[in-house]
Amino acid sequence: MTDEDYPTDDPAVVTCGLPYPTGDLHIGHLRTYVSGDAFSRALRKLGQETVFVSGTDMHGTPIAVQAIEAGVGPLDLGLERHEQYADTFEEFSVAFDTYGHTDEETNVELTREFVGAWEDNDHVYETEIQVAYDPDADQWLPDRYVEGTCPYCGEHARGDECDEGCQRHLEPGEIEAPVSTITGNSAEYHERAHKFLRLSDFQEYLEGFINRMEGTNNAKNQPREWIEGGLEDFCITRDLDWGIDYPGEGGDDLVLYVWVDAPIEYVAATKQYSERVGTEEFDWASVWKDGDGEIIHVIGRDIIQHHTVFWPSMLAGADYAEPRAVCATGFVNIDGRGLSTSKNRAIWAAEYLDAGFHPDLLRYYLATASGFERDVNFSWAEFAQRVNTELADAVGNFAYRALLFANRNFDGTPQEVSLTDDVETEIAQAMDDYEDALNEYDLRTAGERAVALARFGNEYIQHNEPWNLDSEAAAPVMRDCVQLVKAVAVLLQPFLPEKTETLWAQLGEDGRVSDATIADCLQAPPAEFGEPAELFEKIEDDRVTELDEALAAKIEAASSEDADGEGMADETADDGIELEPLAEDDISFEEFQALDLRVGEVVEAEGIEGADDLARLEVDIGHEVRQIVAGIKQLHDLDALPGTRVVVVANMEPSELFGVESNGMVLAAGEDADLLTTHEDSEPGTKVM
RNA sequence: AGCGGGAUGGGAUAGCCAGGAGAUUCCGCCGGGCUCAUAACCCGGAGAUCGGUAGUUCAAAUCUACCUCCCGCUACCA
Repeated sequence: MTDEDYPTDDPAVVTCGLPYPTGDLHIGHLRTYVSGDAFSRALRKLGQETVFVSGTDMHGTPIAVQAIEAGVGPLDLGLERHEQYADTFEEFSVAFDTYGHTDEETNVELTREFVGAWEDNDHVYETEIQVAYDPDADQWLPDRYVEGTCPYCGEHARGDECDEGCQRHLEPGEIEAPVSTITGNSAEYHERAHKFLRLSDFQEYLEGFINRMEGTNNAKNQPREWIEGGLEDFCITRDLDWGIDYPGEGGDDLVLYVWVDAPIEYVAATKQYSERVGTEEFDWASVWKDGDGEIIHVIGRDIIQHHTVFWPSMLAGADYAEPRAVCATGFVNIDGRGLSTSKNRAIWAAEYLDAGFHPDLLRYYLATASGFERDVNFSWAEFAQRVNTELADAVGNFAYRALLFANRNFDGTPQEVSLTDDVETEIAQAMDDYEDALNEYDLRTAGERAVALARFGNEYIQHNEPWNLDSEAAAPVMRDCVQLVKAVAVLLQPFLPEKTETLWAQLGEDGRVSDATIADCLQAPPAEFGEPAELFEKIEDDRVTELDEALAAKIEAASSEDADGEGMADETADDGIELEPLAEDDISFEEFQALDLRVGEVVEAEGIEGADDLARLEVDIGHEVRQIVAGIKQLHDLDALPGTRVVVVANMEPSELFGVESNGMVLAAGEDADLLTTHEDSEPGTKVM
């Protein structure tokens, strides 16, 4: 690795985070893959030798669980999606040099080598932990094989995360009341030996690494809290059939955690590329082992820690080279709200293509809508506007009018005139800016600069009015214009690989614009070319309305299918607060009576130190004064509370919050915790019916 | 609450890290021009005291402190 500007003398390896094959790809995924693809193509434009790789992440419990549900083997399920992803990438011109998967032999071998190296370097230890076990199925229950209650929030939780409640990551053994997802029976916790990678060995290394790593700000800053706060060791094994066996003794029923073999696929895919083209042509080991290369990871911002903490440690522990940059793309929102696959608030890759739009249009939108790491909003209206004004009006129209005029009047590029100094300077400036932007990992600016050159072209042709000049006077103007078109084609190629290939052909160029480098921007265009065709079609307003309606309809359809009221925090601008849906299940009077509701009077209220929301209340409920913790610290003036009548659930089971015991629950409405009270003079302790 | 990331004309963005003429670009809007071109393109104009407050400085969008509001991650609203 170097810290020199791109292009460097060593090859670059650009990777994209591995897609996990649990569902279809949507525009959120595409943003990352398109960005990685455009960036790697752009590096090549600068003359940097670049290899672009990724693969499907085949292992792990979610796939194993899904496979059981679907009644197929995990490998078959994974492979089916793997093919599907490969096809989708091809459709969107996301052109990996190798797109492999983690169950291939190359990855399996390399993964074992990594683990072996960690053991040789004494970074691995074994310890006993509590693991869920299904006695009926006679099977261990890692991650998603077990469901139960989250020990932190009490919500239903699946395996390694509390996905319905507090979203917290759960370590093995933490989940309460564990139930096997295989048999539905209660699970037991048994002691079990597992392997850990000692991350604390890499503490100092990571502190240095995070300061020299390049890429987006979110990737450079987010891991600091973890690294500087001290690292917990990383459990690298699971009790599972589906995965890569832990090498060595006793490895028959322990497999490696999916996050071990997944990033190693970056190396494996590079190695496969090397084997395909020959190590003379490209040597994977010199990049990954000797460090003679620039490793650049393009990922979604949800897996920053994995790439800036776990992965560099894994590499360092096996004496591999470290990444030069981690670029984490932001998320894609739809119409200003978060994308949600469960609510079908998403644009699926297939859906976009079915709508009949060229893949390049979406590529351009996603790669240049905003800075790399910033979240991007997608709406059909915005999409149409950018396609119309930037691609059709600026780029397409300039290319078309310039080439058409040149073709009609000169049969191509006017000869025996040379490029004007001003235009040459303008193009050279664009090339410089483009290169600078890429060195900042700034695709947006690079793309914008190319479009700006097309705008310059429009101004230039307009000012010079070649249509009002005789042939001799028009020749230099058109010579300049054709050159500008060529430069635009070259610079935009990473974003619009197919459209610019078409334009390249219109220019009469023999080869492919994908093989052109930035220097070709100033090389003379062919003397002859035919009549051009329009590159981009505009998207009409009616079409946008239609697409918006279709999108709204499918979101509506999905929400009426499962009205579980999730995500009620969304705000609506027009009619105030969104109400939670009414409960569907009736309860009996007896069930209601199980609640012992009482009138209480607050006698004392104080904030709990260190907690923002929690307050400790002393509430008189007739028989006694109870200590109750309530999350109202910021929502009420605590000093004014004493004397206030409230309604209390008196038979709530005791709980400890922030070290303070709570013996009941104070009823309050909504997010503002509007306290329930009485309107007459009911004495404390009066039963509420 | 802690840690990150934001808050710049109607919308979207740049500049701020290396403080200096009331601020970039795109879209939208108003007026004009032109016709080679996809009713495109070109020119001109209106419009922001750069989230708030207080500082540092001859000078702050740009530095410092505090605060408010959004978005992530982490975390205690029983």
